[in-house]
Amino acid sequence: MYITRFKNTGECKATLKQFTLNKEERLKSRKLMDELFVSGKTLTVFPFRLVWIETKLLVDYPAQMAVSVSKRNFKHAVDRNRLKRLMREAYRKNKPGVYDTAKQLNKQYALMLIYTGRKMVDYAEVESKIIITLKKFTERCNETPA
RNA sequence: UAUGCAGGCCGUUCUAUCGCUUCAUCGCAAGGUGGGGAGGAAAGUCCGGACAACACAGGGUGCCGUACCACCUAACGGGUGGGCAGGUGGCGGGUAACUUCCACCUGACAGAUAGUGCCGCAGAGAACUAUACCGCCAUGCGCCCAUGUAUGGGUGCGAGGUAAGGGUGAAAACGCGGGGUAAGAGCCCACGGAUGUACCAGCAAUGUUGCAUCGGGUAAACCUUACGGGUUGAAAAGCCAAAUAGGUUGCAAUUGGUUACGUGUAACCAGGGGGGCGGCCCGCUCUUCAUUUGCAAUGGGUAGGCAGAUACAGGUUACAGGCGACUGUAAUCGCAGAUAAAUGAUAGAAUCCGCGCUUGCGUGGAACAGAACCCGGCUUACAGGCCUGCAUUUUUA
RNA sequence: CGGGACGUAGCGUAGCCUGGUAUCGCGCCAGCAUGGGGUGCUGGAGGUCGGAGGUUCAAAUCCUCUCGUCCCGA
Repeated sequence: MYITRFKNTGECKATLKQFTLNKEERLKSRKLMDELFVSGKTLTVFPFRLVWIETKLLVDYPAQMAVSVSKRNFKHAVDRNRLKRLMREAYRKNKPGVYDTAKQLNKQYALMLIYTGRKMVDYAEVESKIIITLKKFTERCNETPA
């Protein structure tokens, strides 16, 4: 849906670059993640939980994200990989809102998406719930500018 | 053609758009272009190797593992071929039990005749050749009966022989038939079985035949024999190395505490080492240290990076050797390399399967399952499909 | 990635090494005692010993494979 909208505006080539998710946009630092779990803020939209923290990143992007699926809830590696891929895909397509908010506030964030459900779901449901989650996240960021 | 058994192979495909990762290339850069991107089990982690670090004269013992024989292999607990045992099926033979032959499957398949242990309950007895329960057979003594008058029968007590029969049990001291005997017993014989041994055949396991012997089971109980194993695993081992803290060294500055006030000065008190005066102690005096700060150097080393780590017991094809596992030669190919961890999402079409209506539409679904140092096996999971061999049945030629 | 332990009645456990009978406590059911309940006493039921295969006359126990749970190392 985003694709068609931006195509209509006429600035196709430049705006399409928004929907990327390369190495530098993924959270990879073990130290940051430890900090995230110790002092991060949480927000839950079933079946997801978003943990975030405002911090200084070593890259230019306004946010880095990671995904996680518990081995306890999904025994097979195939299922865990599939859920993580779906979550990454949904974030990739819906992250411009997050980036805009972060740029306006001149902040950088580390995010982690955790799947807390116990059942497999399809992509449509994952994307709809991720949109809600990210919308709530941006609202919370605007509420607490300090 | 169908069924069964055995073996092998495949295990969704294509297009478009948006993404991820890696390599090459172009570019000052932003980025562009092109190529590669999960499996037969990637799984379980049950074995074996490669590689690495540490240890190591040699021998014995212990511990762990393996176990018919030969071969293959880098190696193996894997594989191939053979032997033996058991099972299934088939054509025959036979009244039947059973069985020649053929095919397939299964086998932790060394040793119980080296030793120790165990074998509940039942049973007389559960292991060095048996404490005889019922029974069978003689026999001593007593009593009773019969008569042909020295024997027979019955019965009680005693002392023997006997493993044929009954009974117990999962299992009873080779099986079975005959001879033999008082009754019996491999005591003897025929057939069969087991063990040892000799000759022959075979590389060997083993087999044929002869001779000797007849000793229950259990080694997935201890054990014996033979062979093998040094230990630890990519979190091994190595290289580069930011920031911060701390270590060491050098240089410079700074003694510490208490009291007073104007908060950096003054006064008072006090420790260790060294030097000087002095023969020595005390004492006097000088200096330094402990402490803190700054700068510089340095080694260890964290985050992170490099590398280990993807071209090798490699794949494919052809030829040759071998019954086969496999090996040799030649040609050809380059076939994932992530690291909080890529290989995905959406739309459309095809293929297959299920359901509904009904003969082409609708709808749902696409087995098991995701590389993490690599390789060779084993084991386990798996929708559906294809191929080969063997056996049987039916039909056709 | 590597290493280790455990699955037994509704719950918690013993038995496994050294193979033949599955133990104990709580809970459950019935009876007695009480006007009734609790407490107490007596009796009883309830077990594929996680699953499959093997060794053995005989397996919860021994061996192999497998499923699940938990723990440890980094």
